[in-house]
Amino acid sequence: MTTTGQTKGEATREQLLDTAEAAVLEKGFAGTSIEELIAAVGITKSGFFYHFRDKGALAKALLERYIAREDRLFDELFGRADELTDDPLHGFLVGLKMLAELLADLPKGHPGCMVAAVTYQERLFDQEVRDLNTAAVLSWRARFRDRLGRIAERYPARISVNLDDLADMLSVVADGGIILAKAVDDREALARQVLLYRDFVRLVFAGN
Amino acid sequence: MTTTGQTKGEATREQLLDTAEAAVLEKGFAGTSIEELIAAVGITKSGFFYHFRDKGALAKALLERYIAREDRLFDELFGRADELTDDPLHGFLVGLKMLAELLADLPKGHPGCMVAAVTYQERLFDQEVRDLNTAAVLSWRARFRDRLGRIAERYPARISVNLDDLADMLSVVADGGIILAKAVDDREALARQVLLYRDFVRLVFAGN
DNA sequence: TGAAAACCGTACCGCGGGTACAGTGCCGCC
DNA sequence: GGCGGCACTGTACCCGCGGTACGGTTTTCA
Repeated sequence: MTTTGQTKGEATREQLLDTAEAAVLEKGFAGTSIEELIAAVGITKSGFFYHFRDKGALAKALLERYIAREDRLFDELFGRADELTDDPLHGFLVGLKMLAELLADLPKGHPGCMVAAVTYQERLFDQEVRDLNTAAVLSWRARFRDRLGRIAERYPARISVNLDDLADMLSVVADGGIILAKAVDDREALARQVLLYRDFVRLVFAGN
Repeated sequence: MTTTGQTKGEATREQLLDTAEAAVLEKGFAGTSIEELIAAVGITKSGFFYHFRDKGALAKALLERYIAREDRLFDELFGRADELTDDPLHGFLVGLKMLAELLADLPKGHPGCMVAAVTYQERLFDQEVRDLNTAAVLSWRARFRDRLGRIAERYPARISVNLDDLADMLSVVADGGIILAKAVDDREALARQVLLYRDFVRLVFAGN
């Protein structure tokens, strides 16, 4: 056992996933070779296939881990925001601000969204992985749609908006913002886009 | 010469680019093999290397053609919108509406943004291609920032917004919307996101 | 009709994904 | 203190793919 409570095998597996995640977000899945992963981690090809049946199993593990982390992040962030206030609008705005600050503080900028990467290479993956991807996006929709529903009850919207679409828009701004930030090499562009989304939500429900 | 005014070589080259574009947007660049392209077009590997020095030259041509097409599309769309009105805000809103309608009418949904694909696989490409990519995003920022500047002169913004960021947000919503639409397999999600961006702009400058 | 454009054929190299084993060191538990 | 299983290693092999290096052939257009 290590200090983090994982077995040696789990630690190696995590190392493989860490290396693979960074590589996939920079070069795509097909552009990431198993050889470079095992070289970075210091094991042999046999060692890799001990942990993952094939490259597809790596993809699935990569996506599952990414989604689980995002879910935990959202739980924490908006959970903390909710503790500060009973007002659903105020809570959401605080959560978005915290999200923007968290993103702005990433020293190297956001490394990339695995869901976006999978979406742009969908034909490389089996149906299971694609379904996982779809389910993740829909779960984020449900999560934020729920908050927006509670907001709309107390603050009637200034304009007619579909709350599902407005919920989706956070994922949209996040994914698009990551691409923008990477493309123009501006680490803080993503955070500023999230704050623009926040402005939009505030304008819609509070009118200022 | 063909009826479209291209030589046979140009026609073959275009076919290669068409096939490659679709494949790259579905499987990524490294996941797209030269072999599948020549099989689809019906030439040999030698034929491919007659048109492109190597795979990198294909990437560059792919991106250049994509950017040129987008530029032409924006010129046409917002040019037509401007002919309908002298009001910069109205013109922009009409252009965005036309854009949304155009996107909603794509029978198979938007096939994907080449700029986003390149951004998510940047390490596969040389500096020239990456620079091309950055320049494209910055040119779209300048294009829409210009329009927003003219709007802001006549319609003072209801809230404080950075016009560069608001201009970027259209690219952001487009790229993010494409990912959303693909991920949840909803062809019209992208158009609805563009309309949400339009709502935001209207709220900021017109307040309704 | 003739030269350039647009290919084709063949042969070859090295890397990478993947399969199929059989073997081995180490670590905890009985 | 030995034994089982976890976490690997080593070796060998197959095929597809990117890429190189030609020389040869057909097709097109001025």
